[in-house]
Amino acid sequence: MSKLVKLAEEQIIKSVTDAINTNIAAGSFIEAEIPAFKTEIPADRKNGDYSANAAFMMSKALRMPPRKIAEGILEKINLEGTYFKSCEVAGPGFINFFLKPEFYADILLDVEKCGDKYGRSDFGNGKKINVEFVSANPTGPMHMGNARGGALGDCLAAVLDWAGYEVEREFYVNDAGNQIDKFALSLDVRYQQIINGEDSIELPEDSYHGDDIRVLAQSYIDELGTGLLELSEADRRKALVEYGLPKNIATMKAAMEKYRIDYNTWFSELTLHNGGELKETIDILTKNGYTYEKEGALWYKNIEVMTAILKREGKSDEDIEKLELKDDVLIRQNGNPTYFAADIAYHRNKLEKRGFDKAIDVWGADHHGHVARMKGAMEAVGIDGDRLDVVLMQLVNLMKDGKPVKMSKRTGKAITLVDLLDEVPIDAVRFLFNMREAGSAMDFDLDLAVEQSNQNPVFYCQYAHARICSILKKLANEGITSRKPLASELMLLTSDEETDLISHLASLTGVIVNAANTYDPAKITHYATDLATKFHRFYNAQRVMVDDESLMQARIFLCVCVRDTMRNVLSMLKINAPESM
RNA sequence: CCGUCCGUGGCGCAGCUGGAUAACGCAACAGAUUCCGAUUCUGGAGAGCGGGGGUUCAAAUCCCUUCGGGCGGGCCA
Repeated sequence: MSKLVKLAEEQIIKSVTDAINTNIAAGSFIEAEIPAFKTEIPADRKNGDYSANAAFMMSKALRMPPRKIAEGILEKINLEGTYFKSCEVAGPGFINFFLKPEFYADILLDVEKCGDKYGRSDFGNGKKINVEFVSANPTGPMHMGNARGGALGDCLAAVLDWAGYEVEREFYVNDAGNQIDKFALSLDVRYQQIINGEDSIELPEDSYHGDDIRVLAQSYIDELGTGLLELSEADRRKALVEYGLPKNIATMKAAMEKYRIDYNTWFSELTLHNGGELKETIDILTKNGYTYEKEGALWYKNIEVMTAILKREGKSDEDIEKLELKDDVLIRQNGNPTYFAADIAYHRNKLEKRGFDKAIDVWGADHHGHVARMKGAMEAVGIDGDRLDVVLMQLVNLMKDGKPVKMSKRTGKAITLVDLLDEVPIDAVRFLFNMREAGSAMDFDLDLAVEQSNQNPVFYCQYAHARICSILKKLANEGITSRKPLASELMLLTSDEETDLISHLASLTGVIVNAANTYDPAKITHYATDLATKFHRFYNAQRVMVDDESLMQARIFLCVCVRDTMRNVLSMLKINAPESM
């Protein structure tokens, strides 16, 4: 919450509380505890700028109808020294408050004073948060899920940053485990096929059949030749992986960079295996009594852990029974650790070794079965499971001409993240993927994304910014020099369009904090479109170039504040705010 | 079967830490625009929030139930 907004709300709470106490002292209310009531902004501005629901909350305790209580409060309320000029009782017992122009003036001065920091707050108290997102498998191209995850994760991290958390962005590179073996095998087969002919060896069903594998094998041959055929299978595969994996990772890094995502850490899964941390984690699980051996594999007692947690949460035996919990393998019969085992070690690394207060993972909704288990596993290694939060995001459907598209026309293959970034402006991709909350499936309209019109919400926001820049330029050309107005001049901004616009500016910090609390950057894109709408509405209704110099300067200043706020919001999302379009 | 997410005007969606006539965009209709860049703005029409029950002074928001849809229930990740 902006400091001023918070102050105004506190003033209401204090005035109302005082008024209730005065009533109690005067005997018009019976002695009663004053409950925590709240202030809110009424949907309809006719009902004031703020309203308080204290009368409803006290109805039972005071044994009076809310309306009567509200009237009693109103009679004794003292608004002296506050941002409010008046209040009234309305409806069944609301107490509605009306702001003085002073408040709006102070908001604008605050916007100007904070500059490119306007919107930031210390709500998060510098708590350290690790946001891990995309984390695509380095065995093949990135897909639409990764694209949404990238925009969502990066903007979520930005929102948390603005809300006062200390944020790091992280990409977990799955450069170990089963899928790497599969990658090696697939490369090996393609390598041999290219040299010895397609029929020389067959690619097993459950390996990677994508074209990218063949391309990688070919490029190995082009660069380093066919000498691997003379090596043992193991050595050959090792060489191919050592060639192909860095190449794929480099491709992912390049794509992320193009996507304007700047990771603090690219965390290698392999380091967990090699550095002994994986073994250490499994040992802790064993020490804590959460493992057992069966059929040559090492198992994790998921049933036991989850049952304890669910009971603690008040679930009945029956409910738990219905979940059909299962134990999980940590180390396979063949001696290889599972992904799950590595993931426990990984999250322990974040929360314990590296000391993040919180880890947030952005996962596709198809992983949701993994969430509770992972939190449980944290408890099993002695970490509070609530320190791990998972944002699950639903699928994206690419749409063109109103119809879903699965395959790229050019390549005939599934559309990859790289394809998308080639075809659609980054600004549009980042904005549009953040138009919906993570939990709802969304359509991504390819036609809309490239469209330069008001239908396209990114364009609409950028246009508003450019338009203001253009207005200011025009004023300068006409010889009008803008200056910082006095607060008394800013109080001339009293029209509905103006106060509504300024209120929206005032709400930014609160919106960001709310977005941070709900892990929902979509609230920011909504804020931006609303800001654009409210600006256009203002500009259409009120003239900037007027004879009254004070009023003109006040309106120019308002334009500047809107421009700067829009720029802040867009820059938070790493979207350009062009001065002309 | 179990779990989970979603279900708001013709379409797309906001609101969901409960509050006063359910917001906005598209499409359609009627208008405005003596300051920038009509890629703008205004107005009327259109839903009572999938259905049912409950809690409450107050429910789209909370609880239960039911229907419909997405996703999941691997020694895959």
